[in-house]
Amino acid sequence: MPNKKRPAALQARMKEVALRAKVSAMSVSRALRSPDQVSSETLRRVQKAVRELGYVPNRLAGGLKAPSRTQLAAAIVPSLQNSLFAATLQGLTDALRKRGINLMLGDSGYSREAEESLIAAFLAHRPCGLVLHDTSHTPGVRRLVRNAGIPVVETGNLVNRPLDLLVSYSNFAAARAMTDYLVGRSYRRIAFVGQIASLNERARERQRGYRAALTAAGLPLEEALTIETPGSFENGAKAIVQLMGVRPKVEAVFFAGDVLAIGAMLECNRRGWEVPKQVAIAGFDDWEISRRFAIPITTLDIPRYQIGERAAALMLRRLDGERGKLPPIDVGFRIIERAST
Amino acid sequence: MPNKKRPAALQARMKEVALRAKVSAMSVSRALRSPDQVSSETLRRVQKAVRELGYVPNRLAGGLKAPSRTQLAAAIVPSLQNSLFAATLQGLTDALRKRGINLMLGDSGYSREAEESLIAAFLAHRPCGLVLHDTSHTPGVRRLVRNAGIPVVETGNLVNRPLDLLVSYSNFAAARAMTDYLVGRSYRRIAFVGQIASLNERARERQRGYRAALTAAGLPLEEALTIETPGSFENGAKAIVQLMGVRPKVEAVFFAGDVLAIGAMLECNRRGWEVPKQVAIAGFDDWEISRRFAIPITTLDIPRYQIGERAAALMLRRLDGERGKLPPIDVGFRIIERAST
DNA sequence: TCCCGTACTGTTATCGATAACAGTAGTTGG
DNA sequence: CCAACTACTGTTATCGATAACAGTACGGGA
Repeated sequence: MPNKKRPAALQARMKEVALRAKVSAMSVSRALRSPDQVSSETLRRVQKAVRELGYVPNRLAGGLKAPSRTQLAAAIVPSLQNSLFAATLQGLTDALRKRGINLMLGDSGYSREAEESLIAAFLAHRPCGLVLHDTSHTPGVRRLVRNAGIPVVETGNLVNRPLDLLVSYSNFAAARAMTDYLVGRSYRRIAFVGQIASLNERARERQRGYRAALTAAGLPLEEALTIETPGSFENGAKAIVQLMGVRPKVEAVFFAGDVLAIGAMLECNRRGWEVPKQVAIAGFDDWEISRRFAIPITTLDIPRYQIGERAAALMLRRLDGERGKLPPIDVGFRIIERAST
Repeated sequence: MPNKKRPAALQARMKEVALRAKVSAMSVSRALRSPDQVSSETLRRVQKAVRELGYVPNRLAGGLKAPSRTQLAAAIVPSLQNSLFAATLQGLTDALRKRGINLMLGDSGYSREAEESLIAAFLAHRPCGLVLHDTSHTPGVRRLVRNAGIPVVETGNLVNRPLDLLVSYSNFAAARAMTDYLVGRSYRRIAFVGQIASLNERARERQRGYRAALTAAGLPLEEALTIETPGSFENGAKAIVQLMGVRPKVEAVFFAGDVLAIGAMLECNRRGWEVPKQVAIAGFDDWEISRRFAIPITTLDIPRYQIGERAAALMLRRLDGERGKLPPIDVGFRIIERAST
């Protein structure tokens, strides 16, 4: 039995690095985590031994003793397949990796219950921080994150009472601003197509923003001009077809999501409906494709990548020992005016 | 000092659960992992105590003692923002979550060196499995995964000598099949637009497939008919413009990526070029939008979600104790013929 | 010369769960 | 009636890194 001591894994332990470098394990630990605390000679020998053995530290052991430094963060998005969340994740991982922190990822499928069970599963790995895109949670979630004692960043909406930290934009203000813009362009009969409000706080807020703008402009709210539908190209197409059938004519449609707006634009192209002459189309979230149509789509730019970056930054400030409530960050939004309105 | 013992974290330990349930910690451990090994009475009391304390197990401790059961897997994709990889990830997480395994995620940015350092960082958390989309690796990667002694699944291409497990489709065969299809449709001057071959094995294989098909059909390979460019709508647009300038006329263009094909289609719409009359367009990877154009795009369907699912399944078989080489899985592909060709 | 601070290194106990082992009842079969 | 066996439970040592503490050596100032 040549490999009696380690039958399966061949990974070197810190002790073996220490042996080879002719120092104690503690010096190896220090050399790796705070190189300025050891002599240059020790550092050199440790680095050499690490290289030669291909040593990969064991963060399970480290995190067990020093729970605040597992070098692991967790994030939950509503869906992995939505490129908007992907941009935020990219910002997150890029910023965290600079500090040697890796990311654990899950999707809630837009369900609060799934979010709770996922958080519980994640916390079992003792991450040193948690990022949640959703801002509406079960009571269990509040208890879990309170007990975990780690920084939590929410990113989906600028809410009033965040769990802890908050980096986002206001869905309400954004939708209101876009509707205001359409009103300013002299459209009067403005329809709204968004995701199902009862399932999603962001969808709710956007719809609220739309209504607030109409009311402020003294325009009537018409039941038939609001459509709720899951986001997809197909549903955007269906919505525009439905709205084109309404009389008196709808002048502009605000799609609270670019998938929907793009689906609608493709349908208009197919049917030969002229945009914006017959109907104006506005989107939400500047997908690259929106600007590449023959009639590019007016839309809202949300700095999704930046949300991830700043969420990471906020989390790191806490990990660096900053106590107390850090104020929410509003990353804002920007209307991008194009030919479709 | 009321919280002398646990200053920051409020998380209950297994010992406390044991105390409350009036059993030993070992019984708690057993009740949670293999409920059939304890009496129903013990099980009941443990579950009650767990619920009341909101106990979240510490997988760092568990994984330290039993390294093969960290309940953590790691995956690396070339880019988080590409919806193709997202579909595979979704398949992965869905399948792994059923077994209580969570996923750690990173992106290599299409760089082999980045992949290596990411793998090293991930292995520090002692995942029980690793999924890599890339199939071309640095020597360091080979050493790392060998030493880690965990199952590794590659998913990006059907290669000959995989590191370990393999679930994919053949980029070569797919590109060849699509080119064969175009030849079968009587197109003779067929151009190819793909990602930069020197940077990416998949791009290389697709280009090779294209060439093999032309050669087999007795058609000449023309330098001017192959364009290499990073994937984006804009580059697809540029490519089609460039190719439309070539004389004698290009009859069909095979875009080895739907982003490129869609960018080209949008450009054709904008310029009023008729597809497929003036030029036929074929894509690769069935993006939903491809089927929604006025002239829907012929493309290749790759079962991306299934790749993730089956990668998870393969990994789990290893974790369930299955030794030896498991054969590679070819998930295949399917040509979807639409109006653009 | 002695004291103390600085810079570095080593030793010990510990984080929390679990494998390995060691019981203890109760039961079955010869 | 007792050995052997099943079903369950508890005890101890351990996984690998690190915090806390305890040196050691050297140098500068009084």
